[in-house]
Amino acid sequence: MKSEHIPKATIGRLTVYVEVLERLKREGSEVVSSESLAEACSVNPSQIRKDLAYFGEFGVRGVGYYVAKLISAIKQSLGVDRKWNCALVGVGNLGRALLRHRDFQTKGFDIKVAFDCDPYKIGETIEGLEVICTRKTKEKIQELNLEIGIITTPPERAQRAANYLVEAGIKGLICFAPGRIEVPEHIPLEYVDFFDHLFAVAFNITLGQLGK
Amino acid sequence: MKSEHIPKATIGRLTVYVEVLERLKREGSEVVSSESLAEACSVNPSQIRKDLAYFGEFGVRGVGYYVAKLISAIKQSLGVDRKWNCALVGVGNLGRALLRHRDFQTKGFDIKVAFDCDPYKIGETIEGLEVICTRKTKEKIQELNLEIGIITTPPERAQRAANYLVEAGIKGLICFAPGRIEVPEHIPLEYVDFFDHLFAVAFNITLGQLGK
DNA sequence: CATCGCTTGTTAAAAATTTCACAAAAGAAC
DNA sequence: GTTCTTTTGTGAAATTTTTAACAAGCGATG
Repeated sequence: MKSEHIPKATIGRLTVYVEVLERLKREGSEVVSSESLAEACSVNPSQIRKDLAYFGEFGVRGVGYYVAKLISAIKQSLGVDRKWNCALVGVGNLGRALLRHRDFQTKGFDIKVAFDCDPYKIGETIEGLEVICTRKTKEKIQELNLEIGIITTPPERAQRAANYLVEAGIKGLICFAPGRIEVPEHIPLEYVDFFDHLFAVAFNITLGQLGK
Repeated sequence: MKSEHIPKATIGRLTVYVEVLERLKREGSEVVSSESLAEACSVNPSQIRKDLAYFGEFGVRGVGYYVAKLISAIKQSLGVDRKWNCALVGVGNLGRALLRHRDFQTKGFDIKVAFDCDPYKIGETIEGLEVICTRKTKEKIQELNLEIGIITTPPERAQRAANYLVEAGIKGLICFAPGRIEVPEHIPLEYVDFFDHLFAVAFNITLGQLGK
């Protein structure tokens, strides 16, 4: 098949596949069928085959998928087979936790700068990274060739952070602050919101209790 | 309309509506139309009306929705118009950050216990909460009537944490560890994964660059 | 080297979700 | 109190996404 429009949900599932495949690899599996991978990911086997088909043919008929090969293929398809230089804005609790979170490095997202506008925080060092004044956004983004902005400010400062980053030429944003922000059409933007998921759990519990 | 099956995506959007409505309320709006709310949430106005219709009729024709009323209505519909007692398992960087995160309180999710299996952490106090040994899971869950479990352990310990919580009678789970876990059918489970979203941003940046 | 079993890639069908379009209803204007 | 404007709630249409079904292809077996 290859290309055309790719459902957003597909992207989400591909990252799950990678996660699960990496576990399988650690556990010694060399080959996996769409059926067993589907089982491990709690999805339909056709779904997996279709998701992969958007990007190419990665399997061997009668055999399945070579785990290591498939991991590479998916990562390459998603564009995460390389390093991405990131900037974090907003060094609060969450920002700090993310800076300390090793997986960013591991997964290829290198946080190269941490910005904050609070004079008390500027100059502080976290995980070997000096907190820098937000005024220097443009300078630093361009100097270090940063591509992805991670917004961990309080909600009322999220829009301003986004503006600075976009103006400085950032290519994409991920926003942990609640509420929506505005960015130009061509800048990919994703929101991360735990409460989304907490609400969903609460809702489903409530639903289950009513149903019974 | 009312009831029947509700799309998962609807739940996600409803939480966005609440977020945006609360901002509008703070800014002094008393009434909002589906059109302007849609604008603020970057969705289609019909979508909003349909999402709301699953739960009842909350608007006034020719007028719109009363902001404060709509917030209550949505919260009630989702089952978040009350307190939910939560247990957190895994006091690492992320766990600590969540414990310090004020919004849990604010939004009605009361983290009443923090569990960890590391003897060095047990007894430590974070935000007025003593870290308790995982062995006491069952006892505490039942004693404090905890309903939602928040899993912030490393991935290899997530399944065990889930097992303990489920066995202790937890009603729903939210898992921040990467990888999938298994729980009984009737236990609502949601995963929170930043990398999902980071991958999506990376993918969309890559896509945009190819397209051009 | 033909046959058989298995698993992919893909086309077609089904299901779910979103968008459109408009009748119904509320309030304002006259 | 009738008409006009507005905006909801909803049934029907369009679109998207998921699932099922199966032909095509790979490797093993004899």
